[in-house]
Amino acid sequence: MNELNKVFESVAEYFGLLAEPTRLKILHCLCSEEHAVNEVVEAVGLTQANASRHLNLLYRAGVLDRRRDGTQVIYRIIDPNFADLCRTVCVSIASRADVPAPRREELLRLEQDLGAGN
Amino acid sequence: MNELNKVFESVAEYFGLLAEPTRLKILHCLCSEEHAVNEVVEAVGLTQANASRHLNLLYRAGVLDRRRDGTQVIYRIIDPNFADLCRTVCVSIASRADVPAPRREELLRLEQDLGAGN
DNA sequence: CACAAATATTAGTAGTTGACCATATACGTG
DNA sequence: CACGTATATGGTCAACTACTAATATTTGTG
Repeated sequence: MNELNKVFESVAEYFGLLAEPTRLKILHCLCSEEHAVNEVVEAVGLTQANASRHLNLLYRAGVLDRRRDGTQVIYRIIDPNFADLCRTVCVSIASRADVPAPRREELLRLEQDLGAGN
Repeated sequence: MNELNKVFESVAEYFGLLAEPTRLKILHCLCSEEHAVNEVVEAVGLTQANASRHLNLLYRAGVLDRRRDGTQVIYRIIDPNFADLCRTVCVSIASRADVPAPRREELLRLEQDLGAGN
């Protein structure tokens, strides 16, 4: 009973990782290939501290893996479901009647990009 | 470019619906069959006001539909992806090495329940 | 139209978290 | 070991949101 509560919390926590635009942008940046922190900073347009925090969060959550290369730290996606969940949601939102056409195009483009990983 | 930003926000907003244990419990309650608000209140263990808020939120987001039946309002799931996303995450978390056995059992049980809808 | 039951809403509070600035740590180079 | 580069962390603030209690609204019944 209490265990079931923890289950709901763990599932909610996982979805919480995907519930932030900044982290989705980072995912989008990393979906095709691994990148160092400074590359993510530039590609996504974040402060270094902010990028580091989100990358660490995703690492500790088991979504990303990382390795050092000199002074750089290179992150890559290891959770196979992560991008797939996003793709499902992109298609789901894009199929709604009240979504304006340009938004729909971007949603489907994003869905394509996220599939580039595998 | 700005449109892409809105896309990330809309996807994050969708995942945000799934990022709350209370809403996941409501989803779990509704996955097998439709229910009135007071039934959800009793089954999930919520205050009436709290249940109403979450149900309304999910309704406005297009996840649930509702109809009146006398003084009652009956909610049901209409978003086919909603439960599927949860099931994917349940299996994903259950497959992790650091998850204790009882937790894993509950995760897979929940995954089964969520599939009972269709 | 009074009354009861079911649901929705409003206002207020507490807890969470994402962002920024400044600083600390880790690594490579000389 | 001093110095520069790359990354991580501490402290702080603002924004957001879930929760509760109280109240309003809707519907059915006499």
